[in-house]
Amino acid sequence: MGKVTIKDIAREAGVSISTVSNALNGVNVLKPETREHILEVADRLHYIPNLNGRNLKSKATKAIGLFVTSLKGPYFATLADIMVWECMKYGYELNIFVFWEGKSAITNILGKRVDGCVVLAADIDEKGVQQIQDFEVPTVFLDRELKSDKISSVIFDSYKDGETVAEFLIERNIKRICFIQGILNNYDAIERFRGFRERLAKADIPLDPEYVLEGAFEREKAYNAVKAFLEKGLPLPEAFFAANDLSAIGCMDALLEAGYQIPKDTVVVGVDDIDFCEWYNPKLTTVKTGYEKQGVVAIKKLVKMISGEEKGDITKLHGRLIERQSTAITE
Amino acid sequence: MGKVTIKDIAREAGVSISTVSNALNGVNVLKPETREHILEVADRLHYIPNLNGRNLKSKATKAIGLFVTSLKGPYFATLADIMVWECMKYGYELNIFVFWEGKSAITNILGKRVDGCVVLAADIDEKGVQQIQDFEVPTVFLDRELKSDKISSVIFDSYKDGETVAEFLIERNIKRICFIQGILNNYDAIERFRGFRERLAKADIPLDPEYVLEGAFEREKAYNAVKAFLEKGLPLPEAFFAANDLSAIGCMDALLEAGYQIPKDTVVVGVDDIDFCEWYNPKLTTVKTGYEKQGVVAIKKLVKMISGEEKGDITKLHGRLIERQSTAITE
DNA sequence: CTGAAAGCGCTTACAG
DNA sequence: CTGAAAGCGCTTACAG
Repeated sequence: MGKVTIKDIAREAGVSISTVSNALNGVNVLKPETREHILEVADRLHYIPNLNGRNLKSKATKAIGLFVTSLKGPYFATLADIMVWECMKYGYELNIFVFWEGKSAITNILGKRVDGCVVLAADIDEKGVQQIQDFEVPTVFLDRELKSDKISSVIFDSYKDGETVAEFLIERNIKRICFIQGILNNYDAIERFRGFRERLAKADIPLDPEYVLEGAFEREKAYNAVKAFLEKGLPLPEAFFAANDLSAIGCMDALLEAGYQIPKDTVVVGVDDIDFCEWYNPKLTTVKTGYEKQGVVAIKKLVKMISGEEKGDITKLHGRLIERQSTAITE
Repeated sequence: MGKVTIKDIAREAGVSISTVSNALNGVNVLKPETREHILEVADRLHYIPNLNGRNLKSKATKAIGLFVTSLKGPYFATLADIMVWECMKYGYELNIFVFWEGKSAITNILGKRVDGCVVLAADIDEKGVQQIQDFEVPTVFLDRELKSDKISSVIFDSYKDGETVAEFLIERNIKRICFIQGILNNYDAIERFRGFRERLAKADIPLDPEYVLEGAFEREKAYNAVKAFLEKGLPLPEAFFAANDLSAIGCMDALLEAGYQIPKDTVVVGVDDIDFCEWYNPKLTTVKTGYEKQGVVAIKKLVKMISGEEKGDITKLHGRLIERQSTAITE
C-alpha cells in the first residue's frame, strides 16, 4: 500500500540500505543468499524504485525524450514507433513530451529527466536552441540543420527529392507543369520546391507563376486551389507535382471531378507515401521520404552522442520515387 | 554552463537557498527587491530547475502520464492532442510513455514521475492493474472497465454503437447483412458485434455465419475476406457492416472491383469516422465513436481524482451515426 | 522577511 | 561481503 522504499526493504530483510541497493542493481558483490533474500523481500513488498531518487543521484536516466508540438501528421506515428523500437535495442525508454510553448520543452529537456533528446518542433526558437547547447544535453533535431559537439541533425534531403521528381518528369518529356506548394515557411516544403524548380530551370523548362498553387499540405486547400485553377481555363498542365500526398489527393479529387482522367490527361506526383497512396484510384506515384530511416538513424546517433563515442553531425536522407498508376503513361 | 543549481543562485545573489526557492516558486513572503534580484540572477544564469530534486521532495509533479503500447491506430493522434490541450487547461503536462512490456509501464507509473495516468494498453495484465490499485495512483483506463476509489474508466459504449447500426439497417428494411469482424479479442470489436447481433435478433433478422467475415480492423484483410466471400457466389448482402472504417474501405474496394455499385447494389457502414470516410468515393457512412469526448472526460476525471474531489467511476460514451453516400438509398 | 536544518529515496565511494 | 555516511537538488516547516 503506497510507497515501499529501499528503507522498508532494508528493515524487513535485516540489512542496510546500501546492501539493498546493491542487490537491486545487480552489483555483484553480495553473498548469493543475501541477494536472493533481499530480492525476495522486495518482490513480496511490491517494491518499485522511485525514479526521482535514483535519477537525482546517478547521472543516467536511461530515457530518451522525444519533444514534439503535435502528434498529428502523416508519418509521426510510424516514426515514433520506430524510435521506440530502436530505443529498446539500446536499453533506453522513449518518453514523448508534447508541449505548446518553448519554455515547457526546455524545462523538461534540461530538467534532467532524460539523457538525451530528439526534437521535432519548429517552434523552439533560437534562445531555446542556445540553452540546449549550453547545457550540453545530447540532442538530435529532426527539422532543422544544426550541428555541434552534442547536437546532430537527421533531416530529409528535400532539395534532392524535389530534383528527383523534376528529373522523372523531364525524362518523360513533360514541360507544362503545375506545382502545389506546401506550408510556406516549412523547411521541407521550401527545399522541395527549390530543388524542383532549379532542376527544371537547368533543363530550360519554365514554371509559370500562374502554375504555382497553394496547398498548405492539406487535401482541402489543394482541392480548392486546383479547382479554382481549372476554372481559369488555362492550358491543362501535363503534370501536377504536389508538395505532399495529402495535397496530391486533393488535386486528384479536383481533376477527377472536373472530368479529367489520370494519368491519361495529366499525371500527378506527391511526396510522403502515406497508406492512402495505395488505396486511391488511381494509386498515387510519390516520393517516399526517408522517415523510417530517420527514426533509426536519430536514435543511433543520439545513443552514440550520449555515450561520448561520437560527436554531432548532419545526416541527410534521400527519398525514393515510387511509381504507381497516377503516372503510368503508356506511350 | 551546465547544471546551474539553486545553490549557485543563492551564492551569486548572496542569499540562502530557501530564499531562492521561495522566490522561484512565487511564495509571497519575500521583500520585492530580494525577489526581483533573485529572479534576475536565475535568469542570467539560465537556471532550469532539476525536476528530480523537486519531485522527490514535493508530492505533486504536475504531470500526467499517458501509457500506450503503440501510437498507431486511426484516432490516437487526435485523442492525444485533445488530452494535451485538456491537461494544459488544468495546469498539467502530458508525458507519453510507450512501452513494450508490462513491467516497464508499471515502473514508470509508480516511479512517481506523474501524479496520475491514463492507460490505453491492453497488455497490462491483472497483476499490473493490482499494483496500480495498491499504490493508489489515480488512473483512468481507456480500454477496460475498472473502477475503484482512484480508478476510473472512460470507454466507448460499443455495444450501443452496434445496436445503433442495426437499427439504422432495420429501419431501411434491410435483412441480408454481412458483418466484418474486428480484432477478435478486442473489447470494442466484441461489444460492437454483440450489440449489433443481439439487436438484429430482436428484430428476427438472422445473421448467417457464412455472412460473418474476418477483417481484423485492417483494410487488406477485409478486402481479401470480402473478395473471397464474393467469389463464393452467395446472394449479395443488402448491407455490409464493418467493425471499423479501415475494413469498411477494404470491403468497398473489393465490391467496386467486382463491379458492384455502392449504395445502389449494396450499402456499407463503418465505425470510427477517420478522415478517409470523406475522401473515398462513395463517402462512407460510419459511426463516429466518442473518442474526442473520451480525451476530455478522461483528463477531467483524472484531475478530479488527483485532487481528491471525486472518486473513480465509469463513463460510457455513445457514438453517433453519420450518414454519407455509401448508404444513400433513394427509394 | 530571511536562513539553518531536516529530509525526500536513492547511489556511491569508503571503511571495516 | 556488508554497513555508515555523504550527497544528488530541491522544498518545507520552523526559528529568529
